[in-house]
Amino acid sequence: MKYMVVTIKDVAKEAGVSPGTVSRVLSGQKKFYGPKAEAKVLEAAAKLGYQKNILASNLVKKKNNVIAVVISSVQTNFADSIIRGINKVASENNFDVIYTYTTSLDEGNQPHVIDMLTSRRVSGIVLASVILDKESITKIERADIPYTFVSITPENETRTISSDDVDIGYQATKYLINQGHRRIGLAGLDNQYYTGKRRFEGYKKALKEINVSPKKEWLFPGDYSYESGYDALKYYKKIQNVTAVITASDTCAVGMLNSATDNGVRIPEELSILSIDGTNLCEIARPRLTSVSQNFEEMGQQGILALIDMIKFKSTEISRKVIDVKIDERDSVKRI
Amino acid sequence: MKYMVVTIKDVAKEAGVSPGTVSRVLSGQKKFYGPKAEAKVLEAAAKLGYQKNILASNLVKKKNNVIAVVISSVQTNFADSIIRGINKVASENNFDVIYTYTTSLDEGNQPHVIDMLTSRRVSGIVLASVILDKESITKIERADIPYTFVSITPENETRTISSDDVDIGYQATKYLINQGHRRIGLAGLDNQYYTGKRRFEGYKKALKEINVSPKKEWLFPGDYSYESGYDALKYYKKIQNVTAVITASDTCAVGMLNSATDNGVRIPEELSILSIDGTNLCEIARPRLTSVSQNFEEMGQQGILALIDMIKFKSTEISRKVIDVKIDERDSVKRI
DNA sequence: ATGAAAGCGCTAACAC
DNA sequence: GTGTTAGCGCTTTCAT
Repeated sequence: MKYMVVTIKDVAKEAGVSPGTVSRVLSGQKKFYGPKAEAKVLEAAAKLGYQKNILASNLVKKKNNVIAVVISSVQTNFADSIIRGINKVASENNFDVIYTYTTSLDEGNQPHVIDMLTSRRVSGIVLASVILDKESITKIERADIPYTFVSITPENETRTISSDDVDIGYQATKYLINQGHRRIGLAGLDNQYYTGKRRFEGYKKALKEINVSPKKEWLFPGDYSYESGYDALKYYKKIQNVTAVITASDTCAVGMLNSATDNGVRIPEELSILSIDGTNLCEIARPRLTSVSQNFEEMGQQGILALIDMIKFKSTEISRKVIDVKIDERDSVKRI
Repeated sequence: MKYMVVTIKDVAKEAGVSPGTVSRVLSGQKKFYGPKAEAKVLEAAAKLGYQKNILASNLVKKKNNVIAVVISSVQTNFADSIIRGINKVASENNFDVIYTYTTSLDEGNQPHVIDMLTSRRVSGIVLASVILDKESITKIERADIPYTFVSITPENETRTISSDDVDIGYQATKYLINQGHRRIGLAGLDNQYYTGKRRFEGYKKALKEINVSPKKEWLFPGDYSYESGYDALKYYKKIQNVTAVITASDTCAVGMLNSATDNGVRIPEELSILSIDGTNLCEIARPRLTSVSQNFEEMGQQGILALIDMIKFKSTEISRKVIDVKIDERDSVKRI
């Protein structure tokens, strides 16, 4: 069965009023129509199964109440929380949200994704856990679309809602120190991007406070992945020189945990693990993972909030916002 | 810095040609413009930083090459695979894809999400792992938008790409039978929707072939969740009457595994677990989970393919397609 | 309070 | 090949 698409004109004819009136009624401009007109229009619209063509409406209004979220398609298990936060606040504020997945920097579908968003004139963009190439940023700015980063803070970027990575590194290290550890590993962190560098900074800072200078061999860089963690454990088992290690992510920590099982290392008896992120993986893992937990849902909420602010008030002010982290003590760190 | 939005007219003026020509060049209608015009237009467009307003274009063309994917926001860990499959095929076919997350049936933001999609005149909708209320389906059909279900097959629905749930239940059970099991549990499945009922059917069928009739107490219904699995293990430990259990999902299986650890039950020595889904959780879990694996990426690909077909050829034919499952043997099932 | 008419940015005839 | 024009479906002055 084919339905023809019904326009405002059809409704107008059916209701015996002008298109203008239909438009006014349907967009609820209360002061500009009478009750009898309203009744007729509503009835006609319902009868015809009318549905507004938002695209046409947006075209003339030169606005578009949809916010686009760009998510890294790299397997990040905290995306769910960010999405939850975003959806909640967006719907409270009557914005629609669409999500798009993009590959990482190097693979290069980013420009295309951004093109699609700017050419569709979305009213705002949140970059969730992605690092964007310079070209794409320029495009967004040329299109005059407000945007904000969430969860990942690129270097030199000020429009961003995230945890303070120095703080994460610092608190993680400090916690282990307080549990009696002195030789502390750092596993799975990249050392090319901002995040890795900053966490490392915090790590050094905490260590410095107790006058220990981190040895190069305590570091096992990686890419936040399960595999990084898996390999890290084997490495630390070999060097036998740390009593605890901080992992770059929960996924990475689980990799270490499994590697420990597979290689006969008991956690936390022989080695303590402190994870960064605090997603539900920490509860699911055995032993449950003690973590420096980020509040991803809050990031999503604050991100959208900041964005809506920029959209509504065309405010161009810097929106750097830091979301606090906390330590969740579970079973993977041993006091020594 | 404010950029003004530049239109086709601006480009035309800058290039010294008519808007029509600009449009033709920019949409690459090769046969309708000369090289000198092309050069001028391209240069002017680049200089001005012109970007097409797709909304206006779509309005006149009465089409919109974006496909929307509606995903259940319920924590499903196989969404990633579906998304990967979808993105791959869509981009190969020059369709843009946007994703929206909807809550489950009962919570009721579904109508709103569907409204936003139909009023934006997306050219197709894939319902990924969601069950849609009747009202929403009607809306989509009234809007004359092609759609297809992926991964979940609602009762009486024919436009769907998914595994055969009877087959899943059958193969799972059969596999355990071949491993020597006779008393087989079924945990975490719902018994109200189609999926649960169908898998149960397959389960009974396999059992019937060896002349055993399933006992009611072998069943522990649930909602596919980690918690369902966690509770299931305690239940089976108490009744002590099955040697193996089939879990509704990988998440559910992991729940059982952890519950086993916490309750001192050894897997697979004391109880075998066969999971359904086969996501990367199976590799991550310890012991690694033997599973009936669904090919989610393939579902995504086939789903989009079917949809594009409907869009291009306005074909209205039934698109039921079954994606084969396979058994991945790992370490959670013991031969007895 | 309502109708008529212009126009959002673009494309697709239709001329030439 | 290229310019001109009408019009996609809607909103919004401007009259009345």
